[in-house]
Amino acid sequence: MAIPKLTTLELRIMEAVWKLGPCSVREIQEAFPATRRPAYTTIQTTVYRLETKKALRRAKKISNAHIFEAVLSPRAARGRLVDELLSLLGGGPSLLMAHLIETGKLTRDDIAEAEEVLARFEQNEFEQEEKSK
Amino acid sequence: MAIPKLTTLELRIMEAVWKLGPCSVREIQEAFPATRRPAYTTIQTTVYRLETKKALRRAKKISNAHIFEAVLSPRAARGRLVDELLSLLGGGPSLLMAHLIETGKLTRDDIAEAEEVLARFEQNEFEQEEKSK
DNA sequence: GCAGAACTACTATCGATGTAGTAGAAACTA
DNA sequence: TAGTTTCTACTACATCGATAGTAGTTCTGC
Repeated sequence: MAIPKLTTLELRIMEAVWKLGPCSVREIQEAFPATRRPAYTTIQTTVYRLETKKALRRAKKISNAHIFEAVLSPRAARGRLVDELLSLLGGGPSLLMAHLIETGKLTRDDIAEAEEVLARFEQNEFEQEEKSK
Repeated sequence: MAIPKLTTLELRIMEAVWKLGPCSVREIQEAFPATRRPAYTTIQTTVYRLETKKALRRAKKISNAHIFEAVLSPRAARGRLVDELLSLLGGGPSLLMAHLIETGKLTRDDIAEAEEVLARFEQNEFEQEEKSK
């Protein structure tokens, strides 16, 4: 199980930990908006499950509370999500792009930005290659 | 409930119906690859659920079998998926694009294509506006 | 018309997920 | 140190989704 599949709540918890850094269950809970804040034990249970999935781990203990830290990186987790979607949409990114455009979510600026990212990325790849020579 | 949320199996079934047009449970089942083909009644149960969700409806009856047809369009269903992902990723499409680029799934060609789609789309929008005058 | 095939409608099960309660230990606090 | 707070560890439970079995009805080929 390379990258674990996360559910919605699990993902929200991971987001909190990524943002806060190593933290306690209580801190995670309080990171949720006051409205729609799950019970303490709901967060706790889900944190435990994330531990089982190796997405979080106990880093240390402060007084009587465990401090959890992320094992899974945001990149990996988000990547998993995107790949999941692509496989559901069947294959390549074109359907995805098309939808984004047609719903106005992808603007000319976004595309320009994408080009830049791609350029930077390719440059980086190139440097990696050079270095490895 | 504007656009129903579909699960993996439900989506696969919808894909089959979109492809086949109005069809029977049996036909849907046979649209699955012989390996990994769920039991007839598994498909049946899920088709019934899709009916409840108003994604499919019984169009007619041929001999003793119901013929189902799609109510939900591929566009709407896929759009729902994409929107879901965007909300999980939090906000705009940039994180999404970045991931696609970094994993090599989005190439220069894809971006060029996106630009074209965008151009066509905008042209279309413009024509709609003109027409409505 | 009857035997077997196909289909429907219903029921059942299992694991995952979201939700949260409880008992008891540990740690502050007055 | 005794009361209160906080946390852990465990348990409970409802819902959903994937899975499929069964009983009974309806066709169909001979």
